[in-house]
Amino acid sequence: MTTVNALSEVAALMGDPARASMLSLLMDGRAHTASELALTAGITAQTASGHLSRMVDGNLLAARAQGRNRFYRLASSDVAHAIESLMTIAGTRAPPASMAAAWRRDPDLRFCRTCYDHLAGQVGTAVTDALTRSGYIEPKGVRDWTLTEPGELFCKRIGVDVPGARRAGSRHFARQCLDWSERRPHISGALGAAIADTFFRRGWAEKLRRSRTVRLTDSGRRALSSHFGAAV
Amino acid sequence: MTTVNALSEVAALMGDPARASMLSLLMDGRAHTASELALTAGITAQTASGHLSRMVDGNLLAARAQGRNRFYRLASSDVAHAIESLMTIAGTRAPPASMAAAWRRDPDLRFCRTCYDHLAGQVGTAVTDALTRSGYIEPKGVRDWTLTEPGELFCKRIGVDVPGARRAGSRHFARQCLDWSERRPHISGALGAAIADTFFRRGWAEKLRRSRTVRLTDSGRRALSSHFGAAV
DNA sequence: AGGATGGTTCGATTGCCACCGAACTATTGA
DNA sequence: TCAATAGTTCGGTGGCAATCGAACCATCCT
Repeated sequence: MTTVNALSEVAALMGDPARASMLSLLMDGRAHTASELALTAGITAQTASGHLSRMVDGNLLAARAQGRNRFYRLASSDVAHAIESLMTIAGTRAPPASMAAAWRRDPDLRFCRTCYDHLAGQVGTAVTDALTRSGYIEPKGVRDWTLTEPGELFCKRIGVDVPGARRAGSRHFARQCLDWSERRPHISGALGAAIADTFFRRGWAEKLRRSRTVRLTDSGRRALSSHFGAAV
Repeated sequence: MTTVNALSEVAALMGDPARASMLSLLMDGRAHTASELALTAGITAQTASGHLSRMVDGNLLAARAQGRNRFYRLASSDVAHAIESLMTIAGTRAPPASMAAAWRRDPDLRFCRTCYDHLAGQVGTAVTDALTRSGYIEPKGVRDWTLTEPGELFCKRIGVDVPGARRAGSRHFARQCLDWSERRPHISGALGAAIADTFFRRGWAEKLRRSRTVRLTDSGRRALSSHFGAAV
């Protein structure tokens, strides 16, 4: 019976019109602020706040404070999957997700850049998504990642210096860093830096002078496809 | 807005404890009478009747009158899929300890069960993994499989009615269905049902009465090993 | 510092809906 | 024909939860 209650609780969380429209917006895979979500749901900020904290409690959403904003995103791809399957029987198709078109302006910096010493932008999040999807890294707590056993092997295979990253003093090993253009987390910390280093060392990417912009080379594009199963 | 409302309406239908337990019972893929459903939900017949007609209106259930009984079943495999995916995130909510306890309580269910009309659990994912590993099926898009040429031959060899599955009206041919206990995809859709049917027809597996649990027979275990190269 | 912005908490109101008792229809069986 | 069983419809009740105004906290900006 516990499982039944859990089922109805999750479904009930999605069963309120205001919460459903928030979830719909979040189906673009990005993180959105509380006020943004309140606006699209057509409710006041107070009400939205209540809904959001309930959905965080229910493990539907994950929240992250950044400055005075608070960003909410879907807690996992499982949640997205469930919403999609509900939309299927509701007779509506998943949103076209052509948000990408809006970001076409100013492509270079959004496409790939360094964030301190690790990769950010579309490439950074694509790499992170790929690692997550393959089960190489898993979210740990609110702002860290765990490198799994298969992930360790994968890193060794492509030449990421994991032992070196572990040795990096008191520095955090693998952190979730919110990407400001993609509004989703990418991997940072010592491991993120080691991954970026691999990209530069193997000629997959090169830093442009006097800029945070990073150019993905042709071999980098191939490596993304073959090693990460990601297309950008 | 329509699309959001539709989403919340469907979710709200599943979001009531009484309706959720009815849906859970119906996940065995069979039809049940109104009083049977009322009993498992722990409510009176009148209340159940209201719930049931609402779910029929909402295209979650289909009803068929037979004598003075009225049988209800899930309206489509899409509904079953949506429920499964909700169970997936509902399962992650529970801490690992209680999850393990639930599995300990019913290890058979985790081992092999029907998900609407196809195989799920360890056996379901093992079969799917084996088909993938042998190149008999390949992921197509995010939620479908392609049956390859060798796969077609293999199905013919072991007696899976592929032409029949292809003929199955507007039903999806081969879908990726996320397994809530294994947290990996297994094969569903018309082809998944045809494969399950083969298991039952050839005596490799048998349904346990009044339950979604499926027992793998000895010959089924041998078949898994010889035909699929899988051990469970 | 102090104002502006983003977000949350609290309390009170309101409307919806799950529930049951009672009465009703339909089918079966004697 | 009558009695029993399965199911539905109707009306009234009760509880829960979505909502907003108001006050409050945190952060940013000048």
